[in-house]
Order: sequence, then C-alpha cells, then structure tokens
Amino acid sequence: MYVNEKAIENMEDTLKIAADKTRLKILFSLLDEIDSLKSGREVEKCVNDISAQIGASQSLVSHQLKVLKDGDFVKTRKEGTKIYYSLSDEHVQEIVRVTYEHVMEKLL
Amino acid sequence: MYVNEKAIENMEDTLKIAADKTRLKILFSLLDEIDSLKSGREVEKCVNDISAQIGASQSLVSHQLKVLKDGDFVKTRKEGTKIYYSLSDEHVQEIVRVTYEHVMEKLL
DNA sequence: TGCAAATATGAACGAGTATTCATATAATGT
DNA sequence: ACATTATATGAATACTCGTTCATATTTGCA
Repeated sequence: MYVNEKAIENMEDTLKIAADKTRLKILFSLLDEIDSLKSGREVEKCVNDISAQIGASQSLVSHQLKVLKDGDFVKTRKEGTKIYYSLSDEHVQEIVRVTYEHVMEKLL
Repeated sequence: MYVNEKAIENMEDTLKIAADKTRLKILFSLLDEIDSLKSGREVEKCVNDISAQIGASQSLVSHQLKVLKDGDFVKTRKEGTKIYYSLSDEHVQEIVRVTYEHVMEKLL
C-alpha cells in the first residue's frame, strides 16, 4: 500500500503525541464516561482538576496539555481564570480506544 | 475513566512502537492490499524486499523489524536464508488504519 | 571447505523529549 | 492597588531513541 511521505510524517507526529503516559492519563481523564453521561455534555476539566485526578504536577499537566492542544487532541474554553479542556474529536477517542483494547487483550 | 498504571504503560509502549516513520513504512508495506488480494494469503515480505520498497538501508530495516517483532507487531517465518515478515494481528492494522484516517481527514 | 546471500548485531553519535523547578502572566475579588 | 487563584513559560537535566557504519552470524550451494 503506497502512502506518501507527508502522510507518514503526520501519522508519526500524531502517534508520538499519544505515546506518553502523562498525556494518555490526561486523555483518559477527559474520556470519563460517567461524567459525560451524568451531564449529557462532553467532559470538560480545568488544569487543576486534571492535575489532581491523575496525580501529576500542575506544571507537567500544563506542559503536556500544550502538546495535546498543538496537536489538536484537545480544545479549550475559557471561563474567568479557568480554562476548560476537552477532547477535540472522535478520532482521538478512537485511537485511544483501539490501543486500549489492544493492550487489554494482551493482558489476559 | 479509571485505567490502571500497567495498562497505561503498555499503551505507551505500543504507541511508541507505531510512532516512527520507518516502522510505519514497514507496516504499510506489509499492509499491501493488492498483493494480499492477488495471492489470497497474507502479505509476507523478507527484509531486502522491504528495504528496497521503502528505500531504507538493510541495517535500519532489520533493527526496526526487531522492534516490531519484540512488540508483537509482526511475526516471522523462516525459509532457507530468508525470513518472511508479516503483520501479527488485526489490532496492529486497526491502529495504523485509524491513525491514517485521522491524518487523511486533516490533510483536506 | 569456501563463497555468497540474507539477516542480525553492537557501538557510537546526534537529536529529541519528559520532567522538575522557579518564575511569569492573567483574571478575579476586596 | 493588592492579594489570590489558575495557568503558562523557560531553562536545565537526564534519558531515550533513530540512524549509520562496520562486522558478525546463519544458511545454502559448489
């Protein structure tokens, strides 16, 4: 299957963004199904919420959220001093989900 | 969504393996639909075939095939002096496919 | 046994990057 | 204006990793 160089590079960049444990934890924290079912809206969390939930420092979470934002994995909404982060689209969720299923099957 | 640390680490490892342009090219070369339709069998290629097809050195391809093999992305079959590589399961294909669709949509 | 083909391996170099720490910026309320 | 809360930023460090080059290993064959 022929794939041009530009597409390969974009895939590499996309996968590199996902391939980090801190960023994966952030993505999972924004994938919280219970919260999204309760509210009926998409999951939105501010930096400190995520930081507390995944047990990482504010600085680290902020740095990695920037990476996720630059890669269009998440989008933001500003409200006062807080900035709410949420997943940007379904592709991101699908990449995380497929990989999750893969490792879950191997952990049997 | 709660995900335990071990699963996160495995996901990180899996995504790291996919997140490299040389390895992606190798995976795509083993995803060749025309070949697999023609033969009716799964795509199998030896190191030199892949090396020639993706335009990378024999050494580099061999190194990266080892990474893919260790991560269970590919499996091997030996025949004489040649070693045939093929994709190990559908999850790998799905990760590549989902990521491919993601970047293709952004390249519009 | 010796040669050639196919693949693997190990060292080394350079580039990239995750994390921490300290500090800066921005917005809100008093 | 000042203090407080929330978030971003920049530098520095330590570590990982992709690639190349040279060489080793394995297999088949004359």
